Amino acid sequence: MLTRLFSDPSLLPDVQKYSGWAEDSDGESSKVKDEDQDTQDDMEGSELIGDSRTQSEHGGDDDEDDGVEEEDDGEDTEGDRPKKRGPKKRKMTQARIERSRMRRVKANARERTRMHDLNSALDNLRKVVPCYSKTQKLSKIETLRLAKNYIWALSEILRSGKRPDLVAYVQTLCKGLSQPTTNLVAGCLQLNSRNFLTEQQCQDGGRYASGSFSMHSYPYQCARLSSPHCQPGSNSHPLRTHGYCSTYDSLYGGSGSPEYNSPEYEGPLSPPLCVNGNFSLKHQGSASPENEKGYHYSMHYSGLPGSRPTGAHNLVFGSSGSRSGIHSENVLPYHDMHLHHERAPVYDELNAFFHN
DNA sequence: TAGGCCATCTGGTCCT
DNA sequence: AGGACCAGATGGCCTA
Repeated sequence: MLTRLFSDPSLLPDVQKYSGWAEDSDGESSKVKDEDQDTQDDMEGSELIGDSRTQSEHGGDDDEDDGVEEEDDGEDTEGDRPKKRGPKKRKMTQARIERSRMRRVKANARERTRMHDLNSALDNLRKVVPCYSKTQKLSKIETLRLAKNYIWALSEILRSGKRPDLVAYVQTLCKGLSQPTTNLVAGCLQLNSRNFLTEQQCQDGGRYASGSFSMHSYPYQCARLSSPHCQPGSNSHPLRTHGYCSTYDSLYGGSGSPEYNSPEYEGPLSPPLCVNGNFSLKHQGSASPENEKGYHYSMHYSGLPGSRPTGAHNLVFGSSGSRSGIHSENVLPYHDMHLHHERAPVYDELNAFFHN
């Protein structure tokens, strides 16, 4: 439809009429100026980017413009409006109109590319924030907010050197987020945290679920906590069935994940630090090169003093910060998870820690 | 159907 | 002059 506008310059005045709002009473706004000059004759001369104030209009090197005088469009005689000041417009010849249109086409293409790049970067950002869902993408603004909160939370962890409480961590992450996004994030984190729950905790999971995230309604908790994936012996991954994944899908992606295998995918960017246990959920057999890279990427955070190259969890954060019976042990940014063959011991240790 | 989100077009401004 | 960046406008799509 806008292409229709573009292809039909006669429709552009309507667009400019709407865009040329005049809130400024002083008339200094460029858009107000546009409106002041919006006579039909002006439109013939300034359609597309043919406005007289554009630099291209002042070049004076246009062959077709040579000898073409400006025109006042009869505006001087229009009512009691003051004479138009400033540079006068040049008559738009067919060649100039065509050139303007071509410039506009190129500019539009560049703008599209620019926005696509921006969206690409945003997609990458989505993959590294603690909640990543292929089925329910975070909006742009929510992605930025969550990323900001995430950075802030990590900074606090680094600054304090203490292991944060899970609830506080979630609260920090969800600060300023909309309710649906809050639910989504809480759901992601809770789902992953749940992987550390014992069977008993799972069965009476309402205590954990409602207690941990009581500040927000969480519509998934009951269904998920009672889902078959939570049953003893269940080997299926709960995240897949719900479409949520904080980092699991982006890291390990499911073998057939088209997104993960997409050529656009620039590598495992999911955060090695997150409040979930998805590192431990990695199955041993899927050590694809991408996954390997993912583990290596996770090492980025594992080099702090005290971290060991073994699967043993370091105790940088001590053991405080447990609320509602659940430790935020999975908030362990400095866990050494970089060797996938060590993941099973890591999982065991984490589990053991949670069962304390 | 209203509102949120998004892609696109567009013109203005600044910079090289 | 041309490109990058920005913000406003617009219409489409989706969901509650």
